[in-house]
Amino acid sequence: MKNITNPRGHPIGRMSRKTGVNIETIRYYERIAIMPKPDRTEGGNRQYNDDQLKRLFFIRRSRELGFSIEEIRALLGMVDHNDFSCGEVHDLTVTHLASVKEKIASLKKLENALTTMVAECNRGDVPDCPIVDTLFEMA
Amino acid sequence: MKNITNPRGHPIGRMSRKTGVNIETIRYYERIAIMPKPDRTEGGNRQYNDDQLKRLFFIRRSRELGFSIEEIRALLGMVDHNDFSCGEVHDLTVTHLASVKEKIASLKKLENALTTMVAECNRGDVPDCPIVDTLFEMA
DNA sequence: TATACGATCTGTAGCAACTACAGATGCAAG
DNA sequence: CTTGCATCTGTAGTTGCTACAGATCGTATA
Repeated sequence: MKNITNPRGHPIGRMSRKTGVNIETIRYYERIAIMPKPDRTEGGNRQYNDDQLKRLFFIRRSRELGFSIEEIRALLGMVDHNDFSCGEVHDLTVTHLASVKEKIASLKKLENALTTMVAECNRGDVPDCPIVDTLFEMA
Repeated sequence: MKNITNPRGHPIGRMSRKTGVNIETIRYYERIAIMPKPDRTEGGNRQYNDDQLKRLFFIRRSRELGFSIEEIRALLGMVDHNDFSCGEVHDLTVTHLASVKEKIASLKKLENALTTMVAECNRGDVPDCPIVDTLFEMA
């Protein structure tokens, strides 16, 4: 018969497997305080509860959506204090969306420039290349 | 009458102004050896020549086009040894273009997800938000 | 109960590509 | 000669992790 000290505790490895977040990254999140310090076993191993598991999922989803750690810290702050309004969350998300759109726009410019360069290049085996010429152009 | 020791030398500040590359960054480029060690005045200040100015423009243009430092190192290596073929440059650029396209594609997915989330949000002043709910969803 | 072995621990250093100091000099004009 | 900006070196910070090293924990099995 096992002595089940903490039947609901998740060791860090299980947290990692369930959320897809790297173990080292989970500890990093604790260090920068977006994850709380979890309980420990007598031996000192971390034991997470279900709320903390949900929180880690939240962080992962947010990172996938490109939110920065500081943005996530703000979102979690609202959720933690339980006094967040949907409006605040909306605004943060809209701001983030705008920066994503900006990134897309500037990458599209890059894409165009690169496509043009590639199109002008005849792939010759000579040391004379329109791509290099373009790069040397002083703007 | 001035004793013009090196009439063609550009001090680092002028290099910075002409190319738009930050002074600290120019020194950084020297440290990582994509810019050569320039001549020095007797007092020890850097004195760049026109080739080095062109090289710095090249680097800046390449960075603007999203090439990584290592990609630029490769491009410059080809140019330096003067034995590069247009085909090599072409291939490097095409590879880079592909990665830009990938970034655009994944940012567009983000954009869609965020747009959906924002659209579902009624901006209410209540602590109940579809955006937060979405972020808490376990995938 | 002993032991083996994977899981976890802490702490530190590394990655890209810069940026930002501090504190000491260089250099040119008045 | 002094004022004052420009440069110098060297180091540490940024973001968001990742990768060790070397030690300990925890548990399944003999």
